[in-house]
Amino acid sequence: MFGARAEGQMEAREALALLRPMLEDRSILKIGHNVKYDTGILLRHGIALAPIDDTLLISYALDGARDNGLEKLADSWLGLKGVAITELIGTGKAQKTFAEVPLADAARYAAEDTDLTLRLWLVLKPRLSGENMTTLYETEERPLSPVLARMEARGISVDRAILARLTGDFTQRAAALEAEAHELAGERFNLGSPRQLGEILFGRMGLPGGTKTKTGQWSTTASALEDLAEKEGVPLAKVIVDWRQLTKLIGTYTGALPDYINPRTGRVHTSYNQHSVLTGRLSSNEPNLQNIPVRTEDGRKIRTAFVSAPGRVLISADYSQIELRVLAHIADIQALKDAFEEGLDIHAMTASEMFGVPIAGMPSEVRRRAKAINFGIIYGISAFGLANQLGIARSEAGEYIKTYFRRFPGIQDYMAEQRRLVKAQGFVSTIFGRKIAFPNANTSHAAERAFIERASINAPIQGSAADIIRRAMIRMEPALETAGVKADMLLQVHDELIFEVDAGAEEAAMPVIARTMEGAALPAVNLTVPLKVDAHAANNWDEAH
DNA sequence: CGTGTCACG
DNA sequence: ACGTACGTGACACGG
Repeated sequence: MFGARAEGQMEAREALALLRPMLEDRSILKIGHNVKYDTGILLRHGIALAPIDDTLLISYALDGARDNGLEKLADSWLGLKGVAITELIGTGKAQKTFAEVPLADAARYAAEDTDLTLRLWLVLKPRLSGENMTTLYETEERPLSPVLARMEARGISVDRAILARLTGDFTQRAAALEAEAHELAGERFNLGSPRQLGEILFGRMGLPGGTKTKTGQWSTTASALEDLAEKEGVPLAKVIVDWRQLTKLIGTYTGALPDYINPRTGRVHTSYNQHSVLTGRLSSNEPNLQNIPVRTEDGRKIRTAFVSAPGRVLISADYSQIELRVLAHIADIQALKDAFEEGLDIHAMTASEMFGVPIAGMPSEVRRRAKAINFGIIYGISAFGLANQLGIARSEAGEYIKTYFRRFPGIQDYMAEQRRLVKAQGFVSTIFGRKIAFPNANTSHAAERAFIERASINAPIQGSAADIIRRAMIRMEPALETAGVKADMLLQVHDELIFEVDAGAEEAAMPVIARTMEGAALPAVNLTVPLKVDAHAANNWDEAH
């Protein structure tokens, strides 16, 4: 609330000077709803707010990723139907600053926001201890919020000139592909319209093998188009795939990112959402910096535009195979744990165990299949999904799964246990006690139930890994400080942290970062498998990764 | 504003 | 007989 006022008021400086002693006095009880917002604004005015109770995060710890907005919670917990305080200031992109709304509206908003937050806190706070969620909230949610606020405030430097050059290159190539597509199709059409494309391929050209989406449209996904290109020798299909990739890169990245460069800081500042993912992961938006391309050569070029400030370098530190390690721990699979202990290539080891092929000289296709199976296990495997992924028959995929379960019976036990738990209690848990709710676990709708079963197999794995990196982030600043290393944490991408340090400090920083990440489960959980972090330094994200 | 598609872990 | 690989966010299309 103070933050919002400070942002909008002409006399913000004086107001903040008055408020500062109170804001910084730890003996005064302070609470808020979506505190990261206020923390961020106060940060811009040089006021560091200690971690304080946040009814948004309390609600997330208790009830997960539902609508945890103040108005919705006021309705659910205070019985205040139809409270609509945000209409006074707008929401999202239409949100106004306090300077733009009449004083009476601002005052009413401030009063209602404050009143509702306090009343909500009085209801929600006791539920934490009642439901054994105090530790999770106090060790993972509340302290992470100011860490994220600082990362958002720091932003990352993005090189406009590199993006402009890439936009030019991609645009030229896309234009050439578009002309080629019109030539091959024998007519001009909008390549960006899946409906028009499907009609041309499966309607007018009468190509076989088309499948329909749930709304009856022809499906034109990349995998469908690649099938057409390979099995039917349709050159148009490949052209479309390439055109789509280039226009995707332009539209979402090279063309769009410059608009996010803040004119005051010259950097790009994402926002992290701490309460929107049901497994406990973060999400990133405006812009999303958790889905910057990496898998293709052209895509990777975009990462070269994420650069260190002059005189500084970027460090990327990422957990190696964290989800498979977490699975090995939770399901207690000795063979997997041994493999990680010995530093083996885990996919090759899986292939070797399943197919009896020695790791030395293993054909890449054999390893590729084992890798797909390992991913499938994490996702709550189905023969259909695995068959789809590998382009093999469902029966063959089913055989692979049977073989895998025979070799690693503990995995099957783990899966059965999560299915049982979700039906018995309506939630499953991470190793740190985060609950992931599935209220419809006992639905009579078979497909939905199967979906929930797969999700509840995945959730403890994905969620425990998310908990681990959150714990690492919370400890990172004190750890660096203790070690006497100045390093700024900028980004989180699920299993990776990106830092900026003064050139020359990287060799000191990297071991501190890696050891902090590797030890992040302790002391709450003593993992029975080692965590491994790889760290690299360079002047841009592509080379650091 | 829902749908399809595709970028990431 | 179902109808699916887990979790997100952004963009273009087209009603």
